[in-house]
Amino acid sequence: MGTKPSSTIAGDLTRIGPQPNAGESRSARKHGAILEAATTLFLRNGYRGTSMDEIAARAGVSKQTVYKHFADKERLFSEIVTTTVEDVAQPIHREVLRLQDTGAIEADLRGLARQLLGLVMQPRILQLRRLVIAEAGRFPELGRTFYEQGPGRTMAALATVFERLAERGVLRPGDPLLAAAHFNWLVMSIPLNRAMLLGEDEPPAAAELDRHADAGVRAFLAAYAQA
Amino acid sequence: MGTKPSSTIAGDLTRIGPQPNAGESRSARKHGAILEAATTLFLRNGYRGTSMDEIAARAGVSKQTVYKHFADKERLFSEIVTTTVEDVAQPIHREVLRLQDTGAIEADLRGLARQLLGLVMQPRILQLRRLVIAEAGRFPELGRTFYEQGPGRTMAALATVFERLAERGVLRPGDPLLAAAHFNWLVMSIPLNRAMLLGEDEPPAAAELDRHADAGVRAFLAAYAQA
Amino acid sequence: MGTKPSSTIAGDLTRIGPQPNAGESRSARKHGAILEAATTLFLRNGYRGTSMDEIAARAGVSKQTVYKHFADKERLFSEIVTTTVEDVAQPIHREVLRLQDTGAIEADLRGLARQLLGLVMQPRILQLRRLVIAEAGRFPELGRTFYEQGPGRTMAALATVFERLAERGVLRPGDPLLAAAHFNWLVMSIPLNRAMLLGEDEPPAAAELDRHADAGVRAFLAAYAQA
Amino acid sequence: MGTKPSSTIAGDLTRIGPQPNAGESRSARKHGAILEAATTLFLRNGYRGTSMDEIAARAGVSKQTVYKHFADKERLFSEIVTTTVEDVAQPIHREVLRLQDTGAIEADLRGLARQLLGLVMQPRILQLRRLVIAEAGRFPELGRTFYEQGPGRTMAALATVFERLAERGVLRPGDPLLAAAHFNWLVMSIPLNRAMLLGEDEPPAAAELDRHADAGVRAFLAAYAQA
DNA sequence: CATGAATGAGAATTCATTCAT
DNA sequence: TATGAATGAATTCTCATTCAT
Repeated sequence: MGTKPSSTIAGDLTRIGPQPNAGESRSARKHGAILEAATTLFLRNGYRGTSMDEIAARAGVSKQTVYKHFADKERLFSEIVTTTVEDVAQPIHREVLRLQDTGAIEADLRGLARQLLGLVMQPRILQLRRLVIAEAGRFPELGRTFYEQGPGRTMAALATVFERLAERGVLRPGDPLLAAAHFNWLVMSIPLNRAMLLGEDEPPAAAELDRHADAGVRAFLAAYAQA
Repeated sequence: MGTKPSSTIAGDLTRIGPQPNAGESRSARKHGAILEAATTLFLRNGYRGTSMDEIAARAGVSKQTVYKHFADKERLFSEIVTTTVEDVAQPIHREVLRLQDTGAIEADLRGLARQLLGLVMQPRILQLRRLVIAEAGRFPELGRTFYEQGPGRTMAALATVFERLAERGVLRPGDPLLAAAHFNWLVMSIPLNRAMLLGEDEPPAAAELDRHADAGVRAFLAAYAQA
Repeated sequence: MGTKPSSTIAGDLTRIGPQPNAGESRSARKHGAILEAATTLFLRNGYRGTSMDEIAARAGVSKQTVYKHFADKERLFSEIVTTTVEDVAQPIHREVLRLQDTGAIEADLRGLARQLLGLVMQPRILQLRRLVIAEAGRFPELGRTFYEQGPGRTMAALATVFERLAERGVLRPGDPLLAAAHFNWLVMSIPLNRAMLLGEDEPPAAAELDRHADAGVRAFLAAYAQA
Repeated sequence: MGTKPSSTIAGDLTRIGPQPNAGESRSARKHGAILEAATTLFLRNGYRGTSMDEIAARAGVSKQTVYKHFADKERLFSEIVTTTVEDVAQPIHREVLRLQDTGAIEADLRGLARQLLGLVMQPRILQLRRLVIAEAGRFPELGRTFYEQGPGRTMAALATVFERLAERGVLRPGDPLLAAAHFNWLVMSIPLNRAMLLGEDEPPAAAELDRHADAGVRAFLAAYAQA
């Protein structure tokens, strides 16, 4: 946070090595390299399956440098998961917010469902979810963060939309948060649970995902649309 | 705590565990003790978080004895997860098979849903699911086993039931396996995903679970019941 | 030696298990089984590469039984090597003693050389030689035994023969022990050193061995035969 | 004994080993120390008789450092044996190449034989040969390397020389490689086999070795010299 | 600042040997 | 007498973290 010492101008000018981003100091670049290496490794091999040695090697820095930037492994892990959760949750949430009420409710929801499912089933997010579940015991706050930034936020935003739709008589009245949760899981549960349990990081083909999304939307509307 | 408390006669009579002179041989008793210790530890601390030393200590046997009963840690882990999956999947499947068509479809499904959710949200099953998800990369066959014995089997059995109900005009016609999946996840997803991500092994109160079950059933019937 | 307690007659009569050799007691049979198992394993995997567990398992007895018969691993090893050395040295020595002076010195020596080389290059003897060399540091007396019972005895016996031949004018006069050593190593060194260093326990084809034997004899006679 | 005796200036001046401030980097010095320690221990106690702990202790480095320089024990062993084989084979081969045809064939060969035997019977080479034979099963390529760099190369070089001598009529015509092998083993076999089997790393006195060499040369010339 | 080395512990696994039944 | 279990140490290798240069 405040620990990245901005390099002096002179320092920058005299450097010979690569200077990809003029604005980025040496230190910031290393910081980024460490984050990137650690993210890849943690996602792939889990917390205990990743060693600080590997991280340093993959980042191309010494172990000492890693420890300069991150107090210890737990902190590094926390920061990485938090950052990644925010990174990947962002586009998903944006998608929900883009939901337009064009009057064609089924088409609207189907478009949203397909987008959401496609995003949630990205390899990186699948790995992240698995990682968070695996370490939920050791790092409870990461699970909370994931939940709040992920499904929690999605469902809250959906609830707002559904509330409006209910007011307009498109959806039946009722608890909008419940409707949002049912929508969310009708769309996602089938492929998501398969992926989690079967250990497949490569998601199914888009066509198959679309079928799951469409079927979920159909069931949702049959249950929740105003007759 | 105390090492090998010599059991008094009274002690023997009140003991629930395996009896020294019952049909079980010494060896079988040790085998059981190891399994029990390992199960507890693996479920609590995960694969990498559990050491063979701990297992031996908790089982009250020497490390050698552990290795004489189980070739290596991987094999021990596999056996334990497989066994536990079968143990816990059994009652759940039995519950699905007990589903009676009394004519009161909503009451019937609600009863089933409450039972299923109550079972699935047991601490041991939550831990097991987390464990399997965490190790799905290293032990893919365990994930497959869990899936097939758990949600897979439940949904297949439900599908059979739903097919009959559709034939009788109680449910609308359509893909019965899809209906079964939607039923399953409508009932379970909300509390299950919270538990997985928030790391809570203690499930919510029964009343809350029942509400989730009921809400899931309601949505399911709204979507799938014959008008 | 004297430790094999001969089982009582009654004991033998009441036994149910297999009784291959009427004359052999249970104990003697187990003793033999242990020796056989240990011999195979030590020859194949060396002293440190063989565990008492393996030996017991392969002999089909408990470890305790192994320790009943042999005080410890070192003693077991010693006994086995000593026994095996005697076993395999016996036929070789017999062959040397059979050497007949038929008047056709070259044919006689060639026959002997082929026999000797064929025997010395047996897999079991190659393994034994390797084993003795490997453990010569830890078990010096085994090396001495091997040397004395093997090459030492062969050369001594040959020396006696050569002395007679020298007296008859067939061979040139000179140190008969030196001649014997030169004969021995001219015949054996080439394939033996290859086998030792290249780790091949399967000896070359008989034809190739015969060529080595013949070439050795030819050189020997060129050097040592009376003109 | 005392851990890290801080070297006084005087101490530094009298040291023979690698100097801190010489051209060698710290790392290279440690590398060398590890190699040296491991070589000594492997030669003395064999592969299985040497532990990585011992090596680290004797090298005065941490076990980690050993593992950073050499991936695992097998690799360390391999490298050491290969290096040592090359080191000790070098002077032997040079000796063969130095063989001059001064016209006095017996004196020439006798000089060579004495040199070769003296070199081959050095303690380090005896240990190395024993080690390679002992581990030929586990590390077949080391046996091959030893053979090719050692006896193989010596005999090949000798064969070339003998071929020339045969062309000049000094030796009888015939297979020069066979003659080379016979020369080699006539000179070496007697003391070498004794040393291997009797476990003596200290070679016999030079005078005795010379007698063996001379006797071998005499027999060789009697067999192979042109009449 | 950053690199190599050190530390000190802990992991899985194996072994020779000895009790206890 | 013989079996399964226990013991206690050793082995290879890895890890997170910290010095020293």
